[in-house]
Amino acid sequence: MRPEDLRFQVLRHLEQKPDMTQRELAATLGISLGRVNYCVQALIERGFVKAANFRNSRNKRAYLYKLTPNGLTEKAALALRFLRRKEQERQALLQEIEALRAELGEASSHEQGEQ
Amino acid sequence: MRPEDLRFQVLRHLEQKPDMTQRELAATLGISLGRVNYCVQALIERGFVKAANFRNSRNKRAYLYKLTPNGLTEKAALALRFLRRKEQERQALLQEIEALRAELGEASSHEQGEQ
DNA sequence: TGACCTCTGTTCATCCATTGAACGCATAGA
DNA sequence: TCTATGCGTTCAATGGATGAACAGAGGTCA
Repeated sequence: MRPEDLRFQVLRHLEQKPDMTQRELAATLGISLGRVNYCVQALIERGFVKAANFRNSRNKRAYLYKLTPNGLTEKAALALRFLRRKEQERQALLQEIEALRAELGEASSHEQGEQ
Repeated sequence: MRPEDLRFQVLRHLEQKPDMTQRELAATLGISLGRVNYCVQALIERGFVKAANFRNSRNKRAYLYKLTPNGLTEKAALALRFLRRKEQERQALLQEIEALRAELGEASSHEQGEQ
C-alpha cells in the first residue's frame, strides 16, 4: 500500500469514525501500529487532522481525530486521484487478462461497456 | 511483485526468448539484477530451467535458459493460477471503484457482462 | 485517598527483502 | 598475447515495516 493511499484510507476512516484508535486503524487497514502512528502524525503535522482530547468510559487516553477543512479538501483530492488510478489499473488488468487468455487458449468472455 | 508471480514471469520470458540475460530480465520486469539472479537460480535448482552454455559473437559468457518439461508444466500451472487471481483482483477493483464513485457522487458507468 | 488495572499513543531495536556496485571469468577483437 | 566487453555471481548496505515495550491518563474499588 502506497503512502498516498494509506493517507487517503486513514482520512476516509477517520472522517466516518473519528474515535477510532490507532490499533483499530491498523487492524482495519491490515498494517502495523507503528506505520499507522507515523501516518497519523504526518496528517496532524500537515494540518489535515486535529487530535482533540476525548474522554469516555471505554477509552482511557484516546483522541478524537477530527478532519480539518484542509483535511476534507485533501481527502477529496486524494479520493479522485485514487479512483482514477484504480480505473486505470482495472483497464490494465483487463489487457493482461486478455493476453493470458490468448496464451492459454481460453475463450475470452464477452465483457462489454469497456473502452 | 510476489515471488510466485516473478517465477511465472521469468519462465514466461525465458520460454519465448531463452537467450535473455539476467540484466535484460531485470530491466524488463522492473526489478534488480540480484533478485533476478536469485529467482533464476531457484528455477534451475528446482529443475524447471536448465542453463546451457551458449556462445555467439554478442554475448560473452551468456547462457541459454531452456525450460525443461517440468518447467513447461510448472509455467502452465502458474499461468492458470495467475490468471484466476488477476480476474479476482479485477472484480474486487470493480467493487472498490463503485464504492468510491458512490462516495464521490459520480455517475457510475454502465459496465455490462460482469458478474 | 491510594493502589491497581486497563487502554491509549509513542518509540525504536529488529527484521527482512531488495538493491546495485564490485568482482571473477570467458570470449572477441586488436 | 593483451585488452575490452559483457556475462553471472556475490554481498554489504539500504530502507521500510514490524510489534514488543514503555510512559501516561483515566477508571475502579476497597
